[in-house]
Amino acid sequence: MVKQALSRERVLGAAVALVDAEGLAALTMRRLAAGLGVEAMSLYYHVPNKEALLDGVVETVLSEIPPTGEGADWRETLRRQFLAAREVMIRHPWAPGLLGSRRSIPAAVFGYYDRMVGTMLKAGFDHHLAHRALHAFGSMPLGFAQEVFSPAAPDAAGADLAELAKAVPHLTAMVAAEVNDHGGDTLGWCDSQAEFEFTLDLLLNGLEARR
Amino acid sequence: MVKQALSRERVLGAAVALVDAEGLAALTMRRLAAGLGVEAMSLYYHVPNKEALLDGVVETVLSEIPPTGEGADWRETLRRQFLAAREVMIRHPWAPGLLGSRRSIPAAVFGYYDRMVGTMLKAGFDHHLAHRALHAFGSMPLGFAQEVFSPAAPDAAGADLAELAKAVPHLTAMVAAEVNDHGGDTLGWCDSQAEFEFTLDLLLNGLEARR
DNA sequence: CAAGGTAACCATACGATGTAAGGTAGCGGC
DNA sequence: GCCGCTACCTTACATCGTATGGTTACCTTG
Repeated sequence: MVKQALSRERVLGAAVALVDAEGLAALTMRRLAAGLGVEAMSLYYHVPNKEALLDGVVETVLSEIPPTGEGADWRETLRRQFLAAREVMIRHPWAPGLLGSRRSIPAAVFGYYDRMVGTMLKAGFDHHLAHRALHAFGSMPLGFAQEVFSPAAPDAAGADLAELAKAVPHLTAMVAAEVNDHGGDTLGWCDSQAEFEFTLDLLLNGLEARR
Repeated sequence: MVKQALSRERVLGAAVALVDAEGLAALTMRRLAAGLGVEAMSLYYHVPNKEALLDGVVETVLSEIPPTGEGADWRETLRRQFLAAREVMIRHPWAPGLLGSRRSIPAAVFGYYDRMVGTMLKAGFDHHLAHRALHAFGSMPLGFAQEVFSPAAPDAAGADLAELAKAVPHLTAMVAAEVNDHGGDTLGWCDSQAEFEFTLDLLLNGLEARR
């Protein structure tokens, strides 16, 4: 089997695969090159530097988001698109963090946002409200919402738990109530798909009211 | 002048000051130590490693957020608190990015969120809605919203601008309309304070309707 | 077919970073 | 008078991104 020639696409593809498999920290020029059966410096023929590599990785992931068709109304149109983006982000859980850390986003995304604005204008938004809507959506068009902290540590010894209940009574009560509703599923008490859609609809309906 | 002894607080304070002055990338153990008139390895007596240092920096910044009193209703109470947090984040523009990249957040923040939940429960929320509200707010309790891309590049030559208008007509029209409203202030056309408050009220009012 | 250019890859090396390992100076307590 | 502890330092190492300068292999051109 002849060794396949390198290319920007092959480098970026291998980078995405590497990060999927071993995490962002594992993406070094040497390791990426080794995975491609090549030396580190060879990568620089296809990518100017590591920053550009990361930009390319972001670009590659974003390009996985498929365009979705029009829905019954503007809300349905945007909703579908955001949920399609979300599926991509679930496949690459590291992507939101990487994307957030990047200084610039790929040019193709501007076209994506342009279509969003177009959808809203057609639905009767003025430019001002469309602008505010973009800000309000935040990162949801790209399929994720800022999660400030993960579901927290659920396992604690009895004593620690009692202490925790003293310190943050409302939070512990809330978690207990939610866990109860979910049939004792401690791990999945945060159904982030449901949370995502709830927040999304909250925003969509709030904007509809101001249209 | 006698050299002041090191301490965790002095180290963290110097770290925050260094990042404020020269950016996150400038925060290395050696540079931080040099600023304190000390060798790099001395820092490890007060901080276990760099990750912990960064955690401490986050903790320090978050501790700058003052507690705010109760408002006329639950919305006003939360609103005040979020806006107070926002002032801190404006003082340390690098903090949102750092906070987002951290794996864990300081324990003190749990108390903060607990008070938020308490406020909502007192206003008649059930645990489920309070939980969803926490998710919907995202990073706003900590004073910032996920900004996916900065206001974009406003300066382009005539030819490029025409080309841009072809590629993303709705976006360019939107920017043009907004700039016009703001009296031609190209730089400040994105009033992020106003956007923050708009989104915040959108969420607060949407939740009020479901209370 | 020979000559030369160019695209693609490699070997070596440098400075920077986080940090492990092992000093060493000063000081309080027995 | 010695012990041990705290707080600092020296040295050294692995790993990182990447500058510099080869070395092939192929394609064009005469």
